[in-house]
Amino acid sequence: MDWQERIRAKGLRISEPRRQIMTLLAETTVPLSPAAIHTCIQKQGGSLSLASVYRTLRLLEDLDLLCQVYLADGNLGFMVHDSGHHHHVLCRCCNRSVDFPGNDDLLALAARVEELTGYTISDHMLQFYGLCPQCRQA
Amino acid sequence: MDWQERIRAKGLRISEPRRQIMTLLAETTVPLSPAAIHTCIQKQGGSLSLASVYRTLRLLEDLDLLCQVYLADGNLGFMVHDSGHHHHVLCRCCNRSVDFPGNDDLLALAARVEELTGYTISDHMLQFYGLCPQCRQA
DNA sequence: GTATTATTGAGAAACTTTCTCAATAAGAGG
DNA sequence: CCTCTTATTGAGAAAGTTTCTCAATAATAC
Repeated sequence: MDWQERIRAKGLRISEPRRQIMTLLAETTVPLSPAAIHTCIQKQGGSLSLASVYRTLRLLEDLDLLCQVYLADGNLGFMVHDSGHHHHVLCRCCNRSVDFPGNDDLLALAARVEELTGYTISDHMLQFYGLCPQCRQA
Repeated sequence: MDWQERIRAKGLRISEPRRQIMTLLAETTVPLSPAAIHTCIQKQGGSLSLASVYRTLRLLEDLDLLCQVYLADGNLGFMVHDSGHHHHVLCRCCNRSVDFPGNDDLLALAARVEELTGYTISDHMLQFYGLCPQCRQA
């Protein structure tokens, strides 16, 4: 089920802003902030209001079509959400981001933390930071 | 070396705002946002400007006396930084937060991700979310 | 004490995010 | 293909957050 079907399935409509944002995010490897998305699309000749960017991002994230990552500088960026549980590695230099499938690596740790703290753990957030192949050479 | 020494070691001064904020954060188990810190101290009868809160938080974090955590709602909160590498578990209900010592659990995963992505991993961010013992009962 | 100067407060300014509402356009049905 | 319904948008106001400026204050050294 692609993103358009997912939107229609909710009784919502495929509009130009939604198309523009999904297209932009689908072809970039760098997570983009709302402001960056706005200026980026305007540079390409497109036109959409900043309010629409925020509205659309929230919608697409609710539909699980996008996910947020914390950039190296602490800001938030949006990316298309790949299927299945996964995490991201981000380049501290260029922000380029790649995801990798989530697996059971954290299960043992989570169990230990539950025992240690008394909390009941339901989920987690994990991101790796480093240098991408391109930036390592420079 | 306590926080006052750490500040003096940099040639900086122990001021009232710095004392108030460190005291407040030392006695709370819930990570607080800048605005929350501001109103909280004013309620206690103290007085400090919001600008000072931001300035002081940045300073204390640079000195590694505070650390930031991402609350369940996506906002940022500040806590006193315990010594050594560690992570946090946050309660999705009351935000109460506890830390646990970092260990080598992620080393194997990081190595796998390096191989998979070609990135060179330097560090990571990890937080667990769930319910604290108090909230689980309610 | 006194001098030096780091630090603060208050308000302006920049920036980010949300809200409102009339105008527009997507999709359903004929 | 046209019309109707209503979800969606744009533009600007509004709310909220973070930074900046600079004169006044206060912490430390001597």
